[in-house]
Amino acid sequence: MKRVSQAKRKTIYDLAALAGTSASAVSAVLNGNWKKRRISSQLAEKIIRIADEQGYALNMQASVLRRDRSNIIGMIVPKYDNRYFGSIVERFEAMARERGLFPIITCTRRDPDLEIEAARAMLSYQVDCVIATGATDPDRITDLCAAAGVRTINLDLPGSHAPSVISDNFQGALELTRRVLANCERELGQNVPLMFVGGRGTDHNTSERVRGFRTAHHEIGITPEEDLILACGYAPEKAEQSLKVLAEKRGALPHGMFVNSTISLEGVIRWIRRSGHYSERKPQIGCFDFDPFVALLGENIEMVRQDVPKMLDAVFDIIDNRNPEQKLVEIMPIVETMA
Amino acid sequence: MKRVSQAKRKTIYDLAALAGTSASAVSAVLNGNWKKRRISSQLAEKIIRIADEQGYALNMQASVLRRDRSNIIGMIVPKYDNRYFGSIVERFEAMARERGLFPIITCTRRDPDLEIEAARAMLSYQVDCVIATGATDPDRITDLCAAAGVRTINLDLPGSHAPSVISDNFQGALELTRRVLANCERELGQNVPLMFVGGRGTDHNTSERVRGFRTAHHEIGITPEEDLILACGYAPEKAEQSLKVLAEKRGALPHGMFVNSTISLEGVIRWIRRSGHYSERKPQIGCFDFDPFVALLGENIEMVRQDVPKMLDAVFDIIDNRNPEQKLVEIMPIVETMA
DNA sequence: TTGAAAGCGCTAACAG
DNA sequence: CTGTTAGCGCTTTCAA
Repeated sequence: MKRVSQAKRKTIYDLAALAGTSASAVSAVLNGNWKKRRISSQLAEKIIRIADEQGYALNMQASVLRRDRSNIIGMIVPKYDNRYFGSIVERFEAMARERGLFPIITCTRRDPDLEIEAARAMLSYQVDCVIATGATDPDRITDLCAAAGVRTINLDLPGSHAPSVISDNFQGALELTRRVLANCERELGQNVPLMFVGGRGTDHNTSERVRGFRTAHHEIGITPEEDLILACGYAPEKAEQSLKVLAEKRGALPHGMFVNSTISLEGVIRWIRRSGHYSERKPQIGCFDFDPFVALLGENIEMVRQDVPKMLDAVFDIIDNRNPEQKLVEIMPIVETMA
Repeated sequence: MKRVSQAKRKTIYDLAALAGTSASAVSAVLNGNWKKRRISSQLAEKIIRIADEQGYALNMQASVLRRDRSNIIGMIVPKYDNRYFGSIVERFEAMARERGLFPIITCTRRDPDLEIEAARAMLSYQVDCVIATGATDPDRITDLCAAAGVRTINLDLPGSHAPSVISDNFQGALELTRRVLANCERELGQNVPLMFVGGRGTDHNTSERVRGFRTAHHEIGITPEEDLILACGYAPEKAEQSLKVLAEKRGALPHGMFVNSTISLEGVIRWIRRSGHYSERKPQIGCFDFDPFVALLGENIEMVRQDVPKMLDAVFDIIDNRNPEQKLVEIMPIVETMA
C-alpha cells in the first residue's frame, strides 16, 4: 500500500510563496480568523483563490498536533446488524459533522477487550470525547479515558462513572406489556400471564424491563412465574433454545410474550415456524425494539421504538454543556401504533 | 467541550526521563523495531513497564505527521439501514484492524456532495486509501483522491477510474429470475412474465440485473413488456407508488416479481397489505438482497445474498497488491435456499 | 496590517 | 548499544 505520490502535497508554505506572503497569513485566512488579524480582503481573496487552484487540503494531523483540542469525537458501538444501532450511528455522524466535529466510530461486537482497545486507539487519536454505546463495561472505558483527561458519555446502557442517556426501559416495558396483556384478554376472554424472552439478566436495561413486565401483570392482579422469564442473552439461537427447553418442560407455552429485541425475535419467530407450536392460534407478541419488516410480519406484534433522535439530542446537550448536572437521562420510547 | 485536562499527557520525553534514557530509545522500543537498534532487552522491558505504569498513549497525530504513511484507511458508505451495508462496514473494520490499519467510516446518505466532502475530510486526515462503497459518483471521488496521490477502490457500484469490486449482478439476477419463473410455473401451470421493481435504471447494478431478468425470460421463450420494469429508485415509497400506478393502468398485476433490494421490498410488501391486491393468492417474489426477517416473512420469497466476505477479501487483495492488474472483480452472490 | 519564529510529539538518520 | 538532532505542517505569540 504505497502512496503513488511523487506529487508532494501542497503546504501553506507553498501557498505563501505563490501568493507572495507568509505562512501565518495563509493559515489565518484559511481558518477564517482573519478579521482578528485584519488582513486585507484583497490578500485574503488571493490566498483563497490560490488554495483552490492548487487543490490545497489542510493537514489535520499537523493542525491537531499544534492545537489543544482535536474536534475529533469517538463512538463505540456493539453491532451494525439492527436498525437501532444503525440509526444511532447514522444520526450521530450527521450531528457531529453539523457541529464541526469529526466522528470516528468503532464496532466492538460486544467484546469487552475490543472495547478497551478501541478506546485506547481513540485516545491515541486525541479524541475530545467518547460516546460508549451499549458497552459491556462502560465504567472501565470511562476510567481509561478519564486518566487521559477525556470525558465519556454512556448511551443505551448506563454506567456509574459518567453521565448516561438511556431509554426509559421501565415505562416502555410497562406500556408494552399492558398492550400485549390486553390483546390476550381480548382474544381469550381472560387475563393470562406472558413470558419474557431475551436479554441479559445482569444488564440494567433488561432488569428494568423485567420490572415493567412484572408491574403490568400486578396491575391486573396476576404474578408471572419465575420460569417464564427467559433472559437468555441476545443471540437468536439462545432464544430458540430457551423456548425449546421451556416447551419440553411445560408442554403448553403462554399465549403471549414480551421479546427483548429484534435479534431475539428472530430466534422466536424461527422457533415458532419450525416447532409448529402456535399453529392453531398465533401468539400475541410485544417486541422492545423496532424493525420495519417485523411490522409487516403480522398484526399480532406490538413494538416499542427507542427514540434515537431524542437520545442523541440529550447526548449532545451534555457534550455542549447544556445539561451540566444530570447523571442519568431517561428517554421515553415510542409505542408504535399498529398499521 | 473543554478537556478536563490539567493532567498533561505523558510524552516519550517523560518516559525517557523516568527510564534514564533518550526519547529515541523509547520510541524504538514502543514501536517494536528495537532489534534493528539492538537495544538491551533489559532497557526495553524497563521502558515498556514504565510506559504501562504511566498509562502512556502514543500521540498518533505526531506520529503520522512524521511518517510518510498514516495507516489510516477510509470508507464511504451510503446508509446504515440495511443488513448489506451493515455487514460490509462491520467486516471492513475488523479486517482493517487485523492489518494494523485504522478505519474511518463516513455515511453519506446517497448525497453526492456529501460524498465529496467526506473524501476531502479523509484526505485532510491523510488516509492512505479510500473505499467508495455504493457511491453515486465514484469517479469524482477517485479523481479528487488521485490528485492527492491517494488511491481508491470502488465497492458495490463500479467506477471507471479505479478498480471495482461488485457482485455478479447479471448471473445473480439470472438465477433469481429463473427460480421465481419456475415457482410461478409450478403454481399456475404455465409460464408467465414477471415484473421488476426498484433501483435506479441508470446505475450499473440495476441495468445488469434487468439484463439477467430479461435473459431468464428469453430462455423460456417469453419477453417481458417494457412497462413491467419499474426502476423507480430505492425508497420504499417509490416502489409503493409505482405499483399503485401500474395497478391502476393495467388492472391485474403479474403473479411474480423481481424486487431489487430489501428497501424496495419494504414498500412492495406494504402496498400488497394495504391494497389487498394479492389477497386471493400470494405473489411469487424474488429479492436481490437478504434480510433475516424477510426470510421469515413467508415461503413465497426467494432471496439472493451478496457475498460480503468474498467481496471484502477482493478489496483487501487489491489493497495488499495481491491483485495488481484487475480492473473489475465480480463476485457471485449466494442464492439462499428456502428454510 | 503583516512576518518571523517557536514548538506541538514523534521518527529516523547520523554520530558516537 | 545509545543519544543528538533535524524536521513533519501547522498555529500563535510577539515584534515590527
